[in-house]
Order: sequence, then structure tokens, then C-alpha cells
Amino acid sequence: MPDFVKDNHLFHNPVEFAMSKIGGTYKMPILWRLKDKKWRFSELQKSLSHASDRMLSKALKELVEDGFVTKEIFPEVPPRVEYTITDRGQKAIPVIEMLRNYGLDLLQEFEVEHPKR
Amino acid sequence: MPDFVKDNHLFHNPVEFAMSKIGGTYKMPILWRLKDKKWRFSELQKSLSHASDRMLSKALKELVEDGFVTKEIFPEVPPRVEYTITDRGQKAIPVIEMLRNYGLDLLQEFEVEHPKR
DNA sequence: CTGCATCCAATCGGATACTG
DNA sequence: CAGTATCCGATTGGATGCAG
Repeated sequence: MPDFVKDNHLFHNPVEFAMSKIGGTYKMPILWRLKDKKWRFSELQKSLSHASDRMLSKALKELVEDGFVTKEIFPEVPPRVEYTITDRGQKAIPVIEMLRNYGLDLLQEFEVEHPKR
Repeated sequence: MPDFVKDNHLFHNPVEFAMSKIGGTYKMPILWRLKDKKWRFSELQKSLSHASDRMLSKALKELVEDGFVTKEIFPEVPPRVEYTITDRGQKAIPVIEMLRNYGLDLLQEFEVEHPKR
């Protein structure tokens, strides 16, 4: 696999390219939630409580630009926006699922403790 | 999946934990190369030509510390060091392979052009 | 409600120089 | 040959304030 260029950015392997599209802290968690149903911005915000709205907004915007998610704006007051996963986004779900399961295995191996709550 | 703590660092989901172990620019390419055989530092350096030796050294060190790779030092002059994948590292290979194939699919979809050489 | 602007802190990665 | 030390720029992510 030779190097290649996309959007004026240099990549060295397919994994690097994939991670540029669905990597980062929030994109996979977002796609994972959109797997089964539409979500509103505020619902995602509540679910991904550790994400600032700026980061959430940024991740969603890129996912929409790259065609993994569609955005629907309802001209109401107050405004309502719904995010839906696309076919391209659905193709990422098995990858995310495998990464999830692998992460769960690793957690076992490293004997991670869960905090009391 | 609740949040959890490991090595004084907070994680929010299994994917995030997995990526903290095998993510970053160089770890997967390294593991992928070690899949079938031992590699010397200089061989990895030559193969991952875009990685500075500092970055390569850093990634290898973390992979060794986390038990994905073992390091064997031969007391010769000049010194020789060989890196070998462990069982834990082998478990990452199917994940990397899936991510690779997914990346290749995405490259097709996005119709990435390869530079002339 | 949805999200952008601005500013800032932390992390990541590159360049260079140097050592056992 | 196989790294480490140092310095620096780029990128990522958080906090706050504000706007349609």
C-alpha cells in the first residue's frame, strides 16, 4: 500500500485513512448511538455527557460532511434538529462493534476497576 | 457501559480504551508488520520511513510496556535489537485487519487518487 | 434548542543533536 | 545500530460567552 493524498492531506495506510473519518473521541460513540434510531442534538448531549457541545457539534458536522450522518432541521420554535445514520455510516457499525468487543477484552486483561457510584 | 479509570486516566467507553492501547499513528502499522516475523529496529525504520526514530522508539516502548510486543537485545557490536509480537499483540491483528479492509473500502468510496511516482 | 466564536491548556508529532 | 534529550509547531479538546 503506497502513500496517497486526499483533501490535501497525506496518508500512509488504509487504517490511517479510516481513522481520519471515524476516529477521534466522539465520532464512534455518536455513530454507535445513531445505529438504531434518530437522535436530537440535546439527546446526544445528554447521553455523551462528557462531550462539550462544541466538540459534539464539530464531530457531527464532520460526520455530515463526510456522508456518515444526515441532518434534518425542523423550522420550529424552539428549533429541532435530528441526526440519522446513512448507509455509509451503517457500514462503520460492524467495525465499531469489533473495536468495542476488543476493548472489552482488553479491559478484562488489564483488570480495570470501575469507580464506585 | 459506565466510565472507568485506568492508570489515573478516565475513559468513557471500551473503544476509547482500546485506542489508547493500539491507537496513534504508528502502533497498528508496527503490530501489522510484526504479525509474521521478528523485526529489527532499523528494519522497521526503513519500512515506516515517514516515522521519525523518536516516534518509532516511543511507540515500540509503549507496546512493550503494555505487553503487545517483546524486545530482545543482543549484546553485540554493533548492537542488535529484535521486536516480536506477543499473544496479546496477536489478538489485535484481526481488529487491525478489519480496520484495514474498512479503510480500503472507504478509499474506494471516496475515490482517492494515488500520486504519481 | 442548537450551535458558533473565542480563548486556552494539554497532547501529539516532527527536527535536530547527541550517546552507549 | 539503537536509541534518548531537547525544543518547537500543529492538532485536539475544554470553558465560556453569545446568537439565530
